[in-house]
Amino acid sequence: MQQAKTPRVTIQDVAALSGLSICTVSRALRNLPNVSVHARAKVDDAAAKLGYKASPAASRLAGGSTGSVAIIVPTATAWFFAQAVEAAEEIFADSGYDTVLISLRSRPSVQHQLFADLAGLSQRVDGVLLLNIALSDAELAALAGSGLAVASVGMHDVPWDNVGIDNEAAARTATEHLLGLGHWDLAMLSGSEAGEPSLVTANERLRGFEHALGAHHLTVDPDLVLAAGYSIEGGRLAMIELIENRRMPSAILAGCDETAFGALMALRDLGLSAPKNVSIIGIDDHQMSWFLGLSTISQPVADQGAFAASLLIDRLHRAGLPNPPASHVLETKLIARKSTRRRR
Amino acid sequence: MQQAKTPRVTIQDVAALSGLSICTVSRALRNLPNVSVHARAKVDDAAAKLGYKASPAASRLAGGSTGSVAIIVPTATAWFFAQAVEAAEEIFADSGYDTVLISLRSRPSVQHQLFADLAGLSQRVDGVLLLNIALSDAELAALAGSGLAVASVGMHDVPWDNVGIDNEAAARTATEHLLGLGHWDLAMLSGSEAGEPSLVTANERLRGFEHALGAHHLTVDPDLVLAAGYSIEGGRLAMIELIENRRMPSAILAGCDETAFGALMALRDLGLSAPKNVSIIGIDDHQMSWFLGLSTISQPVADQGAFAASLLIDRLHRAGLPNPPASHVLETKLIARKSTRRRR
DNA sequence: GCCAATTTTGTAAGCGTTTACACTCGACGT
DNA sequence: ACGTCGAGTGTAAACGCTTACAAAATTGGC
Repeated sequence: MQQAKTPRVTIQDVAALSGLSICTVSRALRNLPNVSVHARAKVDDAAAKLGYKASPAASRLAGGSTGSVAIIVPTATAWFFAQAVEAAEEIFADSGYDTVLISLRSRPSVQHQLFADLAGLSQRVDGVLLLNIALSDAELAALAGSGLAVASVGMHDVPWDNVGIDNEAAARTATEHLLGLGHWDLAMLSGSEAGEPSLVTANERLRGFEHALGAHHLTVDPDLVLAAGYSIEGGRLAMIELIENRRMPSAILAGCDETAFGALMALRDLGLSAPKNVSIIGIDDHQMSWFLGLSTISQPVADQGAFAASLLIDRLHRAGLPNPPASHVLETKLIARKSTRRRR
Repeated sequence: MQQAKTPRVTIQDVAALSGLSICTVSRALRNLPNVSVHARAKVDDAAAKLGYKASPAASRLAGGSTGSVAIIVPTATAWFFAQAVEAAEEIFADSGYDTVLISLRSRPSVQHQLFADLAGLSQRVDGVLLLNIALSDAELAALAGSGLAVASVGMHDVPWDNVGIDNEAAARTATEHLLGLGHWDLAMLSGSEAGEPSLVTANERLRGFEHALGAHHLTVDPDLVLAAGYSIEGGRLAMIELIENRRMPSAILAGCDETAFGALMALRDLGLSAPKNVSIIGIDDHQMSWFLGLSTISQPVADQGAFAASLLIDRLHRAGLPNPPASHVLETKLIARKSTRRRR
């Protein structure tokens, strides 16, 4: 079937139908001031009747908006990001924006390239949503000065809207859960590892662990804090290292659920298991955690993406208004499942 | 830091520097014929020197390309799609295209809306990559006639390039693995379920199961074929149904790994396990399958996304050439792990 | 060497918006 | 009544590119 060539309805058509000038139509459609209610009604009517949609290309070229926003993720495959991206995409789509996905693929060079051409980017999108991107000062400044609307998830001290969780509190809660179960000989498989972009998060969680112990007048045994990265394999390796070269603690806080999965796997391979030989709790409430019965701290992943997205849209809509950037922290919640239990 | 307002380098600048006309520059940059090698060299040189990038908006408006492609997915959160999307995005980015992500969010209304305005879409992107989208005849026709370049993953009988796997063969191989282990009393937790978009895939896999049994002169027991959907929860429920209201087979083929996860979970909740009480094999080689020791049939997920993406880019580059659409099927491979073992 | 055929190059007219600026027209103060 | 002001509207010039079409330069055949 060859599709009938629809002769694109332009702003001209709307102007003609409404009996007004192109200029007035343009203003009315964009809700600019200085348009009489009467004219506005006529225009809206005509536009609706014709099913008119402004051409993003023409709009952009003439200095208007592109009608699309970018989501920048460290990697699109991780559960957390996929989740947040989908939620944000939904908000964007519902607001009439296209979502352009930019994955850094954990490669610094890609990030460099991207930030080297922010001018190019700002020509293609109206705003960007950053998900857990580690920014250099220069990058941050460049972005802030690029004219792009910006919002982010899981970032700190940024001059734009941000939404995230309190990682330190999450780790503290998790640790206290362990403590409350009578465990006092605690290990942490921290996410911290050279090269990891989520360094900040990982450090915060480590701090939460330390503070919780401190609050109970316990000291952390350096032997029981290992860098595991935020991956299954990292968790597995760290767990093996812990058992073979350090010593088995009575309970473990994993930097994130994936780390915990790796630990669980190592345990199983050694003929051990949680909570029998050791209690394990993670952070994130990964989709699979429920499946594996992993105790964890849940965070509202989709909500963070959606919330940040809507903040970005807000900015886009009331561009220019001073409206100081705000930082929103969302709630986390302890989910006790089967991988932790009272110390014998 | 306020960014210095770069006074955008336009095609004019390139023309001036190269001492040629705008028109020649435009042609040279797009590798059109009728440009002398000499001119081409000068232009490329000047463009490089100036770091010139054509404005997508202006280009599009004047009838050129938008420099972006859309990836359409049923849902962005599923492991398979996240994987394929990232791989495709990499290809697109490397080819200089922006990737706009469109998730149908498993909602038919979103799909309707999208296909109702293909003209609008074709104004914003040059091509689309479809991932496992179930298309009505009308939608297929509309897309084919939209002028958009199209490629897809996991689809059938489409008038554009497609890459996928042989689902029937995959299921057959899996089934034969079970058969080869001495199991003959086989159940299948099929992906087929009303409302699922991947119906086709599911049916093919079911057929593979049946054919494998048939080839060994075995008949499939209707009691042992349950609809489970392509989800963990579906697998769990189906497994419970199987055990409580049907009967325990000696081995199970799960429609996909997620289904198998659910089955494994149900088993565990009932104090049973694989392969002790029943052998289980899945299809997909989900990231977690390795972790869980699930035997499965692996398919090259990222490769499919990347391959389809590159086919799409190819189309875009040599637009117009007849070049008939081709269907590529990628290899699958049996991965025997710990969830299957020889029948006692 | 000359003219037609064939490249190669340039000119200028869009593409569909936005926006600076000019204009019209009542309302208002005096 | 009369100039002033401001809200509402229109005119026309960008925006940066593509592309007919025309012009110029090159080629080739005799």
